[in-house]
Amino acid sequence: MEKTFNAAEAEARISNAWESAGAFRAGANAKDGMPAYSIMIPPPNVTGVLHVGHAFNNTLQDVLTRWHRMRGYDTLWQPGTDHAGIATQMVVERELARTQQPSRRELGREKFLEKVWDWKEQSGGTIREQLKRLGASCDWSREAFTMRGAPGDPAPEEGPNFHEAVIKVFVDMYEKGYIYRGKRLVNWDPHFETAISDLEVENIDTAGHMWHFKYPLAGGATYEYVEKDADGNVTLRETRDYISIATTRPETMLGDGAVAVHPDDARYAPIVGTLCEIPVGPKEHRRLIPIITDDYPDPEFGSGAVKITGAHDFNDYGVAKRGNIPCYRLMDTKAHLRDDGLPYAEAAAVAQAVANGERSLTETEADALNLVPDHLRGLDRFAAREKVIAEITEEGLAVMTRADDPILGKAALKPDADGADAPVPLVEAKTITQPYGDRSKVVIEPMLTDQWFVDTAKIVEPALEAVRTGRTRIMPEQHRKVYFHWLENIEPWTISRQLWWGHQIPVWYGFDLGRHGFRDDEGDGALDEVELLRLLDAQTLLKGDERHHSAADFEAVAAQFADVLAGLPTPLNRARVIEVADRNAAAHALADSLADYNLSQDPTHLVYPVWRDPDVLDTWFSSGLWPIGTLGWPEDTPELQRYFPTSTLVSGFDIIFFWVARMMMMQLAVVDDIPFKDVYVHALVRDEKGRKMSKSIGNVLDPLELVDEYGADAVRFTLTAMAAMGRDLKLSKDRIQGYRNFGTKLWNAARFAEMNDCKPVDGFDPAAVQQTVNRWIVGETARARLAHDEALEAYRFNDAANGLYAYVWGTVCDWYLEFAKPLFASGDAAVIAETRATMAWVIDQCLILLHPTMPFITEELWAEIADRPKMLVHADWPTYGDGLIDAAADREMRWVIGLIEEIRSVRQQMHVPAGLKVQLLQLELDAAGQAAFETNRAMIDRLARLSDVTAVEAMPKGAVTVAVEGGTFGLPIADLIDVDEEKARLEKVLGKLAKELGGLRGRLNNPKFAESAPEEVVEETRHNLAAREEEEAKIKAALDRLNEIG
RNA sequence: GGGUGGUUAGCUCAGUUGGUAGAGCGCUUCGUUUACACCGAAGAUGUCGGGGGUUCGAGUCCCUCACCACCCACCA
Repeated sequence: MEKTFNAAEAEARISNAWESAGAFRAGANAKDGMPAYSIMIPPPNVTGVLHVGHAFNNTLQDVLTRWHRMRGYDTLWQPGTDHAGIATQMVVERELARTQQPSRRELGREKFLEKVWDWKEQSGGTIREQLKRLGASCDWSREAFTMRGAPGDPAPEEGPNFHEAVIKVFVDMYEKGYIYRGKRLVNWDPHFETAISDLEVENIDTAGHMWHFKYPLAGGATYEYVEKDADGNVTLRETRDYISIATTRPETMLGDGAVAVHPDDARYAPIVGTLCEIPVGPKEHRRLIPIITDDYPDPEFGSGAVKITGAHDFNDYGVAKRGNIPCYRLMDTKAHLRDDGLPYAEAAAVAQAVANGERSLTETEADALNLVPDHLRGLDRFAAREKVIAEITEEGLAVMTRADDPILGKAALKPDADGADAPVPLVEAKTITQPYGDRSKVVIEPMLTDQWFVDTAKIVEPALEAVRTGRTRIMPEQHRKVYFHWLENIEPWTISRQLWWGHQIPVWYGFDLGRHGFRDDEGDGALDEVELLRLLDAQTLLKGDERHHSAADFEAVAAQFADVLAGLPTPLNRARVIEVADRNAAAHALADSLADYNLSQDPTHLVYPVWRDPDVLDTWFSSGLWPIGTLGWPEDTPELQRYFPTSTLVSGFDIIFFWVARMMMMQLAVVDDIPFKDVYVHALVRDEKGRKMSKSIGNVLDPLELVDEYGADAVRFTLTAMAAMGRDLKLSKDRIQGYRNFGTKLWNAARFAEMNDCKPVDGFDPAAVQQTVNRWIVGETARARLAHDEALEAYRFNDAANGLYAYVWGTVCDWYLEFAKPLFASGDAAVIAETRATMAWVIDQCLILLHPTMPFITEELWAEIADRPKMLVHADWPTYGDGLIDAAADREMRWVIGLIEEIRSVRQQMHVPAGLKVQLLQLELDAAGQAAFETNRAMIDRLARLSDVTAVEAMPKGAVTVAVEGGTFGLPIADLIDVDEEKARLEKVLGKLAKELGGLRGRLNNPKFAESAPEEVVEETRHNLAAREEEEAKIKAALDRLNEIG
């Protein structure tokens, strides 16, 4: 055997061996009658590369999986990848740009999607190979992909048809009314030009400003503005012809629909109900908006008056809805100010009529109105902001600072030309919380758009209930609260994305001809020619309403539309449903078809065009179905029967809402069952300074580089040992190196066993060994196994790993191997044979117990040591326990170890040369000690480096005392020791003892202690006191002797 | 603004029902002896963040303060 394990060479070889043996297949090594154990991998992005977080997450899953597999469970670890809508589309677009290929828009949807599939084929396997290098024992033959089976998939047969499952769920939920479409204010990402959900928004504090502007009252009206302090004393009274508004987003003033004040705010009571003017835009077309009341404005904040821009602010939207204020959208998909629709003058006139109460607008009509002044159209929102500020300020409508400014004070004044203080526009520097897209990193714009939503309120309750009742357990406990809090306050989930890469929403739209008045109410089947002619106008159709249906494919949806058409008068009821690209095409197709019919009077020429929703579903909608989708749902597959609900989910806390909570809701909504029984939530991996690993800081540790450098086992063991619940873990190379050394230690222990001809013995019975040492190590092994299993059962990965570390290194290597050496040299054939067999058994146990965490090195040693019927990956996990622990052997070996340590300690402190063998004097020893001492003489001699042992009546001068339980020994090293040093040593020991004795006596002397403490605690304390007192007496005696010397 | 977690040896962190504090790394000294120098032996270091309380007894439970981190949140 080599001196160290060659990880680089062995890992690939062992991986292949596992794979070709089908060792990871679902159900491999399952024992009859054993239950299933299944884990769904959190699917990494298909374009992703393995980072430390993956390594951590998957190591834990692998530990659990391998452990259960060895225990005979019917085990499945289901692998797969996520199509990751935005992320992947972003990567491919960037790639197109880098290689100077046509852009996404230039390519068009179909061609672009081909590119994405190409990219997926090229790079999609990267992370799988990386996971394999880590040793992940997934059933790779079952690899799933969330877009599998989607149109364009070049390999639709590989793995379950996830696409079909996703579409089916959408259709089902649509039909159950769990999904609806609506025009709502959503978070809009202007970079990707798509809506995103609340969760994809990061709120970041940024330095911003708050501007104060005057909105002049209509017609130059004035009012008495009065401010009072808390006691009701008037602090300011002036006549104003304006209302002061504070805003951090001046560009949105263009879309204001009202100014709101609190109903109890006396300052503005005189002007509530009147109109004021938005102080921006061409003077002749300034819009007047009403001053309304709403509970939302906080009278204490700013001026107490809030401008209401319903289409660009979530609060304002609420106010607008309550007050029936129109919402005017100002921006396009890129968050540039709109450049469409009517010229400003005309649009403003319409809006004015609305504000005057002369007319009202439907939501669609309001949305169509572009109230951006002509000269600002097309500007970026931030450029527009600057212009708006400049224009208002120039016009003198900015609120100016004053010497007693309550906010800025006199400091805000600037010297004018004469050197006197002059007011300047009131602009507060202010930290504002700005929403950013988590992927795009650009400022999110609230936008009023049509989107699809999951009505989460309707499906949330079972997800809450399952965790409340413990049907699904979330660990650590603290995350339960987080889960509850989020779900109890859940908002509708925006699931449509204006992207191309994803599951295209299975909804088709058609014009709602019924709403156009073509109802067959009379039942006469006649259609007025005039009405028909009106339909000829495609423009009219484009403005019209539409209806939608959802179905898995066009054929199915066509049937639904046909049913609706059947209720219409002739000839519309005979129209043939066809699919066209979009709304525009549909309008023209319908108009053409009607024109055609008008000429031909042939109803077979009539078509009813429908078009499919171009949007795709949020990636998390599909990954929310991961547990059932990977198992072949909607078919009732055997895998679904066996492995669902899954046993454990291992997830980072950062995706509890994104993924865990949604899987709960979705699975319960779709198949009415929980997706998993246990959720183990782990923390984040950070760098050694505690920072989140990020590419921009450059502190990212590449797990594969670490694997190259230290081996997969070391990386895995490190991550497992650091996986204490609920806390972030900091990863450093030192730590990994330490565990690499642990692997080497194990390797060399096995090498030692081999060198001493320790071969596994068939039918070896650990309970039957005779030698005390062997009985002892067998018991220690049982203890280690029990502790390990108990820890893993409770997901205390760190305890499991550290326990094995201490057992293998601290017990087996440090003591058992050393004890074995004199036994092997004893010449007693029976002892040697038993020790060899025990040693081989012990090493095997080490390999088995360590295999889940260190699969490679243990598998390699397993084969190195002997030819075996099965690989270690399928070895039987031991079930032995307390029965193997021999209390007497335990006590005896503890005593021996204590004695050896004591002698070593004294030697070292007295500077006895390490290589020198010394004589041991035996002064007094009780019967138990005597027996232990004699049985283990050979080991004690060797490990304490003794030349011989002599019984003495009294401790000779110049001997150093070695006090142990039940006896006193001495080392006659007079010529070697420094008396003062030995005195100091003993004084120190006495000091420690005195402290301990004080505590123990204090407790025992306290009558209340004896009364209230449990008996065994009192008993233990008494015993401790006695032992400490005995020790103190011995040390004192030794000190006396030294004092005699001088 | 709300919530959660944290503050233990030089560093990174364990410490499961309250019984009197541990590990790894680092450091110091010594060391080549049937595996291992990626090693062995020995050793040093703690007002368990501050204060108060409950208790015979508190790192552990309660209150409070301070600081750090993270999550959630609509203050114009």
